[in-house]
Amino acid sequence: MSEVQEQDRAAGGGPARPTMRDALVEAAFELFSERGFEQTTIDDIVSLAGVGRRSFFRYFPSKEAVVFPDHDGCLADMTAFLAAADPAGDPVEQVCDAARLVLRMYAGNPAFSVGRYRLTKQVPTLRTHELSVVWRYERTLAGHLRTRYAARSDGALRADVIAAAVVAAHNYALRSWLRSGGEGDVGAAVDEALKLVVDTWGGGAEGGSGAASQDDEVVVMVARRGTPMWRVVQGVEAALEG
Amino acid sequence: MSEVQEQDRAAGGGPARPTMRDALVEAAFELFSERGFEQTTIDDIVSLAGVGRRSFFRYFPSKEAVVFPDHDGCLADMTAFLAAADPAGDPVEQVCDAARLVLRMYAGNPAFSVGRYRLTKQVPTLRTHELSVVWRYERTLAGHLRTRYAARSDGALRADVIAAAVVAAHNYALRSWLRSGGEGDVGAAVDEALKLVVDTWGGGAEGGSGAASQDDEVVVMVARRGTPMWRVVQGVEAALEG
DNA sequence: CTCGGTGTGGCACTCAGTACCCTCGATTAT
DNA sequence: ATAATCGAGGGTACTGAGTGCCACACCGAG
Repeated sequence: MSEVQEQDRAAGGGPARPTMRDALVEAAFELFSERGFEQTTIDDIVSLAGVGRRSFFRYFPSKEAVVFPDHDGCLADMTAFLAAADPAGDPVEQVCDAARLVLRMYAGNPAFSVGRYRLTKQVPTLRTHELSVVWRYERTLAGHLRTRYAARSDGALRADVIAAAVVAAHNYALRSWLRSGGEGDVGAAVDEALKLVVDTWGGGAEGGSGAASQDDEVVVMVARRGTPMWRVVQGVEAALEG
Repeated sequence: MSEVQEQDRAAGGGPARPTMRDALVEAAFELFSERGFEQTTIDDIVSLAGVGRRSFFRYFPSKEAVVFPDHDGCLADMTAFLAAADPAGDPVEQVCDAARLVLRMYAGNPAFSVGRYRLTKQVPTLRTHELSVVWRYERTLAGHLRTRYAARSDGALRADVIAAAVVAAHNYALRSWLRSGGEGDVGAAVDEALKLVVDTWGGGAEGGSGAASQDDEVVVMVARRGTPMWRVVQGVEAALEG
């Protein structure tokens, strides 16, 4: 029922992880699904997987971590993606694309993702652990935005708020999809949710990169028709502050 | 169905008897500060506080919970505050005011708050626990916004995004203040940070000047028999501190 | 063959958290 | 007054997560 695939990292050819990790994840999910998280001990998992108890903690730092086996790699992907992002591009669009990386991981394994969702929904310990996972993503996004907004006086605050908004929008669409059991187009749902964030915080979603590219003296401000005046002023201020 | 009604708190000027709960918090912080969180065991805490080990878990569900002894009451305050909010008012302003309730709690005990901040900053377990605390606030704010935005097609998404933005802005200002060791005016800093959120999201409905005056002073605490003591204490604290 | 590095299993230990039972003191019914 | 009840706290023993340490097996290099 629960199948785990190890996707290759973008960072070079990590060839064929030892199957023991996958065996542990599979065994854990089988037991968690049929018996519950708290009712399953580490000994149950390792005996089903046919490995030693000590080996479990070589691959996972805690019992909760086995439920989120792919997020460490995804966080590394996100970090690499943002590090390679165009300095002249719209940073809000960039962090949205970074969030879509996480979405792709969920969408790549719908059955696994839905099973994990049902589990985390009803186990407080797992919900807490998921929060810390999401927190790392959010801090990564915020860190990227902070570097791009370094010139602004309110750059750090703005970065934190936008990162939180992006994560909230992403999770809103993702959770709706997970709650539905994996039906429908998640990508479109997330795009629509993120559109709300980009439209309000981004540099002008449709048409152009509203915020000025920061490599020369020419400042171009693009705003949609009907944009409130205060937002226009904000954009101009942002461009001039740089 | 039996009920337990708690009505205590002598009217005299004394701070009542030093309750066991407070003694545990004090002993825990003393040891955590001088020895570290992981290096302190429950036995150390209870022996310093002069109580039995079993009593610790009567008041706190976990070792981490003793570091955040006031948040349960504050969450109850926030819930009550939002439940009494004017339906015609700007919901964004209302959740900002609700966030200011949390701020007031931090600002009320600067030394304690700063000490806790330094502790949570360097203990992963506490950071995770804090995330779940913050998450409950955020979900409360989002729940309030969802009811007020029920008419909108994107109401739920909007509620989640705004709640996340409010929490992020609040925490940004709060953490700056905590990092500085409790210097300066937190209230003003939070007001300025929240202004960014209100300016972009607020202004839903202009309306009544109702300042939700709650004149009733009668508070009744009802708990089922067998309720853990820490839960009862939190409820009573929440009621008395309002 | 030995040597060192690595991955693994086994054992014992600490400690958080829980279940169960005991004592003590205060209140109340008989 | 005595017994019964009840709630608060203490004590003991247990489960299970997570760690440290060591032994063993494999494997490429010398």
